[in-house]
Amino acid sequence: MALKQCLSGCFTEAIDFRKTLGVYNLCHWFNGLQAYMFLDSNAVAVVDISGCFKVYAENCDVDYMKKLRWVLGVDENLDEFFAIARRDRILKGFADEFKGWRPRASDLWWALLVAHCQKAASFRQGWGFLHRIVKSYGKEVVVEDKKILRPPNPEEVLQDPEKLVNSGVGFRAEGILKTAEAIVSKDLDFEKLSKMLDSDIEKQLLQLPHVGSYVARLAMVLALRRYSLPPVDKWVTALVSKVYGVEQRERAAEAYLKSRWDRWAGLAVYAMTITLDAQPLSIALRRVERGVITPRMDVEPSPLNMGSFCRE
DNA sequence: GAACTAATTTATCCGGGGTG
DNA sequence: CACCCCGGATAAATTAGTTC
Repeated sequence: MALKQCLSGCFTEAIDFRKTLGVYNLCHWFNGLQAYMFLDSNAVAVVDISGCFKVYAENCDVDYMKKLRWVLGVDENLDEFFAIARRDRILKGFADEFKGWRPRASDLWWALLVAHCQKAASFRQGWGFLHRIVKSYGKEVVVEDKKILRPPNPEEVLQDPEKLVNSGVGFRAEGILKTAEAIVSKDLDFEKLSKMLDSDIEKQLLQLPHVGSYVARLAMVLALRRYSLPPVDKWVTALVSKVYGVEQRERAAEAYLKSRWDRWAGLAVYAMTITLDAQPLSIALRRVERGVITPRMDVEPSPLNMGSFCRE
């Protein structure tokens, strides 16, 4: 189906759109110059690295400007986060290079899908799942005469769970399907969650089968811009333990992150994965030792460079 | 061509969130 | 604490290269 143009314009805020659009974005949706962002199943924003945008949708009654600002984090003030980052052993380089970066918010469903795929998996493995899911469902919209793949919505996944399993997600399939059901039934609702406290959001998400604190908190970072509860996996535990000399236990790492980063702990974890190219632990540790703490363009795939999934 | 090391390919094992 | 699954890390094997 073809969409009609609803909005266009350019942002004038001091935002690094190249980084904002490029981080953790699959090759279908970012080509180095412009990004396609799904504001909902039938609305796409095309944003380029200079900050100019057009929004295409089926009907233009929705306030897509508000959605676009939310997705791009235009109104989020990260001064406090960057101030702490500048003094941090792992993130000081990130603080310099990523001035003006904002995390893109994804919708709740995609965020949970990402989190499910990332659990008990390496970065490469997890994003491989996601890439195959998007390709295998093959849903597309037409924007500016181009066909753009879009991620399947939960209804589509429930209609055809076979494709999910065939994407190689293995035992994660069950959790993903339960999550899809919860979203379709509105048991889980973005608007409701966004009015709640961080700790209550986590509790709510933990009700879902196969969602533990890691998945819940990662989804909160990705979809809700809630950062006070950091998602702590083995990678983060070991990294925090080695770099800051904290006891190598999940609880200790979490307590340390909270005390150091306060309400930005979740964003700090997210930034660590970016700046160390989400590399396996041993390599990440070596890089911190050697002070190689900004993204390297020769690492592929990496959060900043996910093109290789399209060439698989 | 034997003796050895270096480089590259192949085989094996294990780690990791969440559940119950 | 076993289980799910696959890529990572490491061990093992093969090939390539060097010297006498």
